Amino acid sequence: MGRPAKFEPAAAVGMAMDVFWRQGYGATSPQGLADELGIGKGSLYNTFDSKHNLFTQALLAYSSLRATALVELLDEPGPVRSRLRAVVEEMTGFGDHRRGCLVVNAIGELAETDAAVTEIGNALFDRIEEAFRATIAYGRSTGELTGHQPPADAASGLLATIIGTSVLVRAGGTSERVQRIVDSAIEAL
Amino acid sequence: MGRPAKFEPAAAVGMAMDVFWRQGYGATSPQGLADELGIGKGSLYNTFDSKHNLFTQALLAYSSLRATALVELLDEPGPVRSRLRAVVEEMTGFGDHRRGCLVVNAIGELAETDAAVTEIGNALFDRIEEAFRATIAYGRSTGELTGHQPPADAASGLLATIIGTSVLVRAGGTSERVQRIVDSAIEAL
DNA sequence: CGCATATTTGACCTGGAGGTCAAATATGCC
DNA sequence: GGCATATTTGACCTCCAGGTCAAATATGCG
Repeated sequence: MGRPAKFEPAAAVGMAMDVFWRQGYGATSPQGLADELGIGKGSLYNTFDSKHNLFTQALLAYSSLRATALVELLDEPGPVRSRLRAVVEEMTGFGDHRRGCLVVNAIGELAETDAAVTEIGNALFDRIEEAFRATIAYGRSTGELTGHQPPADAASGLLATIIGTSVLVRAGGTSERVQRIVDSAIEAL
Repeated sequence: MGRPAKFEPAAAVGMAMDVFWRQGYGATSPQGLADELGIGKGSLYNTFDSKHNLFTQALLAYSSLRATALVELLDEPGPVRSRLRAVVEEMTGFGDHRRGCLVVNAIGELAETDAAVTEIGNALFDRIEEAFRATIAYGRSTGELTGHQPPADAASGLLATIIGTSVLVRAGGTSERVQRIVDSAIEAL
């Protein structure tokens, strides 16, 4: 009973994610979000209590998407280097959008004053780093990877690399540069 | 003649730089800036026509500082690896503040909608990358650096690494992780 | 001292941010 | 149909952002 809901909260979070991704937090207004979703501003506030809460949920949804994609790519068959290359290229956000990484953008804008952002960010970073470490260690064990650094070091390096690359992509960096970075990072393993 | 000015514009830009660095662009208000500078809001607008223009000047001043520090560290005597390590540690913003890099933060927040930001950012990135490339090439020529990748690739990789590290630092990443990244990056050369 | 000039200042303005809420609307059920 | 319930909605509220400006203030100079 009751009036049927007009929008699915999960879908709304997805759309909000997109808008925050493009415009950043400060430059995104509740009215704008409501318009983009085709609903009244009141409905937004009934479901998500505040702009900040919606943002947090968008960040979490984003983290989840990224982490899932990461695991999927690393579980694919094939040489370890190819898999890692695929991950680096995917995580870098170089595909279509060129918006970089939402979490990285949020840290740049808000980390100093928003604990939720740093928490979500660090959780995502930890997951990525650990997945890298495990895959690199595996590659070493099979002899596919011949580098000399500890896998944990290489994994941290790879993490920094994809974060940096996502920033460069967002700044409109050339694909040549991005390619050089990816080559350099994968080769070093 | 005329009433004596109460504040030096260059000093004001410096202070503004600091505030933007901490809070980001959107979260910083003209009133707040004026308060922090101990002057009236009107004075601010007499000197800098808009918040955005002041921000742009702050970004330029910041870029200049960073580029200068970079060159200084690379001109120091000593082994190439040490010099590069010093640069990576310095540029990473890991020293005292832990605010990351102002330019990187600005890109995260505004790149999609603010052309001035991407321009300034890319100019800084180009300078850093080129300085890295030249130094790496030199290190190769003297035999100090034994890596196999083209210097341009390694330089791009190092650029991505310091950007990524600045983000991790801003997010409050552990110094252990930062150390792993630096070790990994320098070793790979 | 009185004037011209340069700078400062806070009151003032408009627009929109972020958020609230009472009324309107669309169901299921009796 | 009439009721209870769930959801929607835009008008409404307060506050402050970003910016403007006329008046006030502090100098050098004749």
